[in-house]
Amino acid sequence: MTKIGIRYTKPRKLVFEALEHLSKPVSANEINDYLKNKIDLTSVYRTLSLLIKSEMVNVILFGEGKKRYELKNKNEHHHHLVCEKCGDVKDVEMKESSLLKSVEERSKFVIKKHNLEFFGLCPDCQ
Amino acid sequence: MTKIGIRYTKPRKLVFEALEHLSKPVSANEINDYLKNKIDLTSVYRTLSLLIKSEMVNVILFGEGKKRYELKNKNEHHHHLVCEKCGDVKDVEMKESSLLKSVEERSKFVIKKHNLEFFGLCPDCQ
DNA sequence: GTTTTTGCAAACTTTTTGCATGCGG
DNA sequence: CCGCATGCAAAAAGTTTGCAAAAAC
Repeated sequence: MTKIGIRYTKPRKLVFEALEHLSKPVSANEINDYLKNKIDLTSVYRTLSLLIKSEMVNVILFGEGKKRYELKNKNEHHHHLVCEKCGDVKDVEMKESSLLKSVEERSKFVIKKHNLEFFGLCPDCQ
Repeated sequence: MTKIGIRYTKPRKLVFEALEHLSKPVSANEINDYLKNKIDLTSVYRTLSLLIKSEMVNVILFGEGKKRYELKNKNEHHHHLVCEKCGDVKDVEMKESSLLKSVEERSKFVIKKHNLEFFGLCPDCQ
């Protein structure tokens, strides 16, 4: 008889703390920079995929050729507005139910998820 | 005195034809598969970045860790609805001006562009 | 003590770059 | 011809995988 479980280890704790502290969509590398390479990048990736499977983390794409990760439980469902100059990221909330319903009706698809990110210039960079 | 020009060569013609024929967002590799490796992948990438600079091609992200490319001049501005099971891609058009205006007003950002892609199940795969 | 997890090395994928050769006008 | 473009090789950048050693419980 053996017990099966997911362990709460130091690397996992650190990745979670980094996501909490940085509090915006960050890449695996940025997590490791924040943690000053105390743990291996591999462990960052493995922890992230664990957190994604547990639905605690979202993957976000800004189109730089890498993935960004963000804790789910901040604000409810939201999107991002990225300043193309200074890189600042602002959360955007909006009511999308009518938009989604309209797309579903027109396409006959069942929509499971969507990506929506905005890019522009923040007040300071304009 | 030297003439400066962009040449209409065989690789460029082939990449353009592939984009036209495939007629949906495709990866660099898919272009090369379609062209049966008649040209080097490097040339595909170089031609794509030329077409992007000339604003003839858009980059689209489905979140697989690679970029997809699509000719611009099909329908006007549109987004995509991707079937997670069979991979079919459907174009989605919608009026977004009021949504963009609302985000601009609330955030004080100037919005330059945005990404919007939907994922779900097509009628056949439900 | 046994299973799960880690770190390290290596592989893999997508994309970019350097350079000698080749083609277009 | 002469410069721009191509192919090939190699390098980057991000991510994944295999495996022996270490940590968790």
